[in-house]
Amino acid sequence: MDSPCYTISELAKRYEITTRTIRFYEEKGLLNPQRDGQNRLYSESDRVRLQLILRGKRLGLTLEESRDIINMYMPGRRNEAQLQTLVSTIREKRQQLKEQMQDLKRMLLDLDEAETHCLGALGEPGNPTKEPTLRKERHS
Amino acid sequence: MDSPCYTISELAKRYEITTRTIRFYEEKGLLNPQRDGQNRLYSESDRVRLQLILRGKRLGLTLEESRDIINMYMPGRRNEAQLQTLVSTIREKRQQLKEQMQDLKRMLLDLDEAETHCLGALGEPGNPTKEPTLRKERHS
DNA sequence: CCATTGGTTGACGTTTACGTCAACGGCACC
DNA sequence: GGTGCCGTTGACGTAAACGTCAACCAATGG
Repeated sequence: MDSPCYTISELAKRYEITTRTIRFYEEKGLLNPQRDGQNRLYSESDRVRLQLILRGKRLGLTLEESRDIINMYMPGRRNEAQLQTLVSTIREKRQQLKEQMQDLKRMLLDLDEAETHCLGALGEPGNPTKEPTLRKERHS
Repeated sequence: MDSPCYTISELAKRYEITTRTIRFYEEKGLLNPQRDGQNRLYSESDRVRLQLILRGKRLGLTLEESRDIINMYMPGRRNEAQLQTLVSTIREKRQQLKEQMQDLKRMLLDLDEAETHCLGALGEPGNPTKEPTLRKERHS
């Protein structure tokens, strides 16, 4: 297997983060690259982990949550009991994500509504701005 | 119009946050309820604003971003230029949210994969755990 | 009357996720 | 052999989003 390796600054440039950030992730146990003497060497797998961390961040996860999820992706050797609890953790997380998806869809709808509202106000410049018309949402 | 009013602790209980949090949001300019003497009185509109803030939080927005989006929902009186920039801000935000939706879908797929992987390992207990099989993702 | 309950302001503490800066090590190359 | 350049550790700083605590006010009930 040819496993390409990256330096810390290559990854930093690629993902537009600082080397400090990458070291910080390691400090927090989200990465642990090999060493070439003093220097860190990142494998393809490390790179993907980093990518997953960043995706988690974009979704508003904390680093700890990302670490947990990543450990779901990469189970390694586990016994049956561990796998059972892992599966239920995964299902829980999926439920959370689906709720988040609902939030997202609602917000997109709200933005659509806001846009048409604006465009309407642009089209009919003499009109009184209608009441904000906030849709009533049930409390989840 | 009957506009129901809420006390701070009613809202706090309803949304499972502390009163401190609600006052903090006001401090940051996301809410400004009426006063009955010293005491704050929250209208239905305030309640909805609060709900939007919390939804934003679930989606990983900062309070400032939430404030901006809420101000999109509630335009009030604006001139044409303001409306124009508002519309483009809305479209930008929608684009971001759609990207976030993609992230979410990918993460859900990854979880599916992780689950079947676990279930597979449970079904065939003697098998060597296959390589993590991380899907290659293009860097967005 | 006095305690309890619910509200207020203000000051300070805390956690997360980094940024900044200093001091150092190794190498390439001119 | 100095001078960049890339890397390292370590200490300290910081912004956001609250939590905690103290001291106070106001109505209410026994």
